Amino acid sequence: MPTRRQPPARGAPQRTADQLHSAAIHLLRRLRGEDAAAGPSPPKLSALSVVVFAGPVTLGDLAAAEQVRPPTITRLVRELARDGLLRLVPDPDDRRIRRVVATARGRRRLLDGRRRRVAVLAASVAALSPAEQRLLSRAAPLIEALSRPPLSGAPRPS
Amino acid sequence: MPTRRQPPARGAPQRTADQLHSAAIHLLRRLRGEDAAAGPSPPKLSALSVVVFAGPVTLGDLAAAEQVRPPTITRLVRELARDGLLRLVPDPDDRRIRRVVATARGRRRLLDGRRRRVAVLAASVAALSPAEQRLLSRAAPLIEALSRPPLSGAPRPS
DNA sequence: GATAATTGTTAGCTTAGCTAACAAAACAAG
DNA sequence: CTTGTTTTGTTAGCTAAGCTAACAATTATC
Repeated sequence: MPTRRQPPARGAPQRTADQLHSAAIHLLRRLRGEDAAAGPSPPKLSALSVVVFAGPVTLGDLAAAEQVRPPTITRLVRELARDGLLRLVPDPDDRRIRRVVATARGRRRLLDGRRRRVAVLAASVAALSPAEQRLLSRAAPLIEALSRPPLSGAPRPS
Repeated sequence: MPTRRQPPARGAPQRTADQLHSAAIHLLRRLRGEDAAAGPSPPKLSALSVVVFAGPVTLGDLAAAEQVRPPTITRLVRELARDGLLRLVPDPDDRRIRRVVATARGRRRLLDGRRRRVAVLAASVAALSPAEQRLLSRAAPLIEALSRPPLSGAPRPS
């Protein structure tokens, strides 16, 4: 059954890639509209989540993790810090470096914001058949993996 | 991977939704970076694709299909028209309405731009195991469906 | 024919991304 | 120890894509 099937047809990867591309655009557009309740924007939530879950990170690590350029991360972090969601602590050994840590409020806000933002999506997922739900839950990590090809490993705050 | 014939756990939809959300953000960030070759931007490609595949559409239809506000579509269309990728034709029966049609060049550009943009993603897909490729190709339409919940309007081949 | 609804556009704001140019600190020679 | 190089981040200034509010033009309705 599962592996009884044929290998994917020639050109199938292109079609799949194209579908994933469109689907991602539309998915985010939908979610963007949904959280009118105005928590942090998606890029900010994403950065915040790295800080919350990956402990103190340098700005460079964060930029790499978020796949954006340094000036972008500088701005995102400045605004998140202004809102009291994270703090910048100087590194005692290297004074060029600023490490980013989440505040308690930042942690709370992350979880709240995420839940709010994905609530409507989660509801749609829950409306699918169990088989479809399983399919998606297995596909999601694959898609995540597709989006980081040459990316180094875990951030190493040493 | 043992595929359990079980209903999804409570809370699983939230987790899946969250993973899809992150994955979509990261996927688009990657693709955005990749097409330095500067065809139309993703929003423009997306709009162009509606026009190419859904024939002449009004600006309002297009805004609805793209899930953006009228002023946004006005700008996107103006710029695409400036670049000769589509044309605005007046409606003979209702002079408020402007219909949008793709030019031959627009059609060509859509296909080229898309192919270029998703090439790197397609390569990553092709590097997966056949089973994983099948999984993704089945998941993609599901994700697309998730992003248009109450929408029954024009079908959007893409 | 006056008024209401529909369809787009204009003006002006915000956010998120970028590059180029810079500043400061650390490192490496000499 | 001073000088040049590399690393780390910031500042300045640009572009794209989204939004709301206000408006214009046309059509529909009473």
